Amino acid sequence: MVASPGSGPVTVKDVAAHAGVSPMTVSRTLGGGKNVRPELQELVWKSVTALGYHRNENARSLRPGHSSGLIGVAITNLANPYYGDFAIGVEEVAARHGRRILLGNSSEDQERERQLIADFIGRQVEGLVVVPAAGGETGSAHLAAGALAGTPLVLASRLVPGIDASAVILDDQGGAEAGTRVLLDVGHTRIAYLGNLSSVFTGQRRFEGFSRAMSEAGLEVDAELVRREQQDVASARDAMAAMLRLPEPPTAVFAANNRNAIGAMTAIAAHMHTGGDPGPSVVGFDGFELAELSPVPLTLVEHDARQLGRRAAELLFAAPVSEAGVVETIPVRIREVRRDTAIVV
Amino acid sequence: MVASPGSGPVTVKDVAAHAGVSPMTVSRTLGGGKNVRPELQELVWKSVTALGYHRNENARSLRPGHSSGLIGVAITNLANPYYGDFAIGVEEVAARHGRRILLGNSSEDQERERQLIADFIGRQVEGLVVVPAAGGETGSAHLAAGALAGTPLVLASRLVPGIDASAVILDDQGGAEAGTRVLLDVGHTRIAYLGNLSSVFTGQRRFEGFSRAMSEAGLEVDAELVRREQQDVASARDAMAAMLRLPEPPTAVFAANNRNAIGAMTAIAAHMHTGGDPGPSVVGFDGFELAELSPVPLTLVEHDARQLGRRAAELLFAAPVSEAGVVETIPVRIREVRRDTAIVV
DNA sequence: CTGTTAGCGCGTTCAG
DNA sequence: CTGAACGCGCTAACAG
Repeated sequence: MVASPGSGPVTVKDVAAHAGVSPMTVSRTLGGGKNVRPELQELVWKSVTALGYHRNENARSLRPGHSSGLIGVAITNLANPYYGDFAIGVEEVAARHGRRILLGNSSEDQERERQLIADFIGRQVEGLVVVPAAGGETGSAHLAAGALAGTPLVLASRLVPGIDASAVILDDQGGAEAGTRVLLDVGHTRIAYLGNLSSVFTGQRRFEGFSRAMSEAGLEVDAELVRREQQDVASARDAMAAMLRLPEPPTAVFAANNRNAIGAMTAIAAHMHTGGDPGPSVVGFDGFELAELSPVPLTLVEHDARQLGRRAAELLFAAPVSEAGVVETIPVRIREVRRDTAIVV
Repeated sequence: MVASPGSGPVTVKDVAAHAGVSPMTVSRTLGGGKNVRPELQELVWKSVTALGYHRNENARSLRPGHSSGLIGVAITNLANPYYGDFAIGVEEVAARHGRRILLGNSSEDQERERQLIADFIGRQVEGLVVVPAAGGETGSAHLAAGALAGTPLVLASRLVPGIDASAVILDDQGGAEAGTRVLLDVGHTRIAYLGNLSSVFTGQRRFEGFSRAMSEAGLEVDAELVRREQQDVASARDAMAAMLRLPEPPTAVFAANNRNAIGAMTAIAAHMHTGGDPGPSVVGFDGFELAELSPVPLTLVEHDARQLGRRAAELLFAAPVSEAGVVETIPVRIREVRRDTAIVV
């Protein structure tokens, strides 16, 4: 037997009527059965399943003390498996704390992000994990403490100037510098840079690391070999292909994220198809599946996106000891990818 | 100026008091300002920003007529980029309809799925998109219409016996059969099968397609060459490696999903590293990034996971014309992957 | 145009 | 051990 369609959702009242008790007895039974006669509890549970009753969590969270059990997660580009993995990390920790995640995609757009966060807060999320969209400080007012109605915020991967929230970020400069040095150490001097927008926090920092390694080696960064506009694999591939056609093409590339590394790899592979030489070496920031199959010499500056998500969530659940935000940096590691050492997750 | 911390969240009442009007005037202003003097509206908006007010959507959805604006999405394995992509598709369509998605990971576990869905319904989701976890019909009672409290349900990728919901699935048999035939047509007779649990709908159907192609070619399926337990790349690689060590190894493999195809590829690549011959050919169901870099001959039975998600969501939003569920089948296409035709998304 | 009343589903508080 | 009353934040419906 099911609630007659059209009569609206089943409520405690309906269950109470069905079981011949008061709504309070139902509520108490659902809450654990403290102070309710076992026989009545059984009656109630029978009615619950008979009517297909589900407690209204929204109404529940309306009451003082009770909370929504929701965590809002805003991502900039769900199309990148990297962020999917990141979201898994957050979900994993949230589930462990009995929380559900509300997921939204900002598409690297500050206005969409603002709407997302306003909505999340409107839904009474207990916390926010945000990978902030690229853009100026002025466009980030919605992340200011005053606009969050007291909702705890953890930034991931990127910091926002003027926003004093907790955050988990990567050692972008150090990783980029170390990665670039791998190329310098084997004698490369003509090294290209493929990255994302300089308005993106990580884009800025990774370029800094790259530049620092170059200047420490006494090399100039050739503007012709720097492309910083690619947000997806296709545009990265095109940018790399264009550089390969230069009179004096690069002998190596530093790619600031996995979209650009993959684009570079495929462009080089296609270009070299006609010749026999191995082509430019690639160093990429971020790991990715099947890196072991790279047809070109590849070194990765790796970290675990899922762990980034996990740490962000853990920071959220950790009691805020101080008022000021805690910024945690996750280390990265250099891995030279060899085709015969295929280690796949 | 921000609401003094500790005084609880800002409500319409607070805004009303601050603006010197009644709560109704605030509510009306927020609702579009119909029948409110412009001057008062301005006052209200000023107070809203001054206090950092966010309308409580949960309380709002409590009122009859209003709905939650939430869609619940249950996935079996967020660790597979395939499902991340699927989730993106759902999110995309949901966002277009002004809805937010609530995401949960069942980890291929029916009990976790049951909890997820109960929670989703408790949160008053307007619809459910579910990739059902593997398992028997008996474990799927929570998907029966009677248990859903009238919440519309769309199944994706897999059907569940006994559950008469709308669904978007793939042409699993047809795709597997056509894929297998690619191998048969070039003369292979000793073809291995790598798949996921036969308790998974797609696992069952794709094996059927494979078997049909084999028997139509007058070939027996050698039980020694059938492995159907691998859910991730690592176990798939191990299974493939074991088969390569057989006295009479397979000359080709049909992999029923991308985890198994990748595992097979890497195992073959590692094994062939010592010899010079190309090794067994691979046909895989599902596409994946960097397939073009495969060191072994590869053909894919492809479709777009994101589109699967989109269609599932669209089916959810489409007015249910009939009571019975609509089952839509998405076609797949065969693509021979060539390294020189690298087409990356 | 504006304010008052009432009730959505639930659980804490207080009476029985 | 059980039930009745009240109010969480919000907004239709009904005054004024």
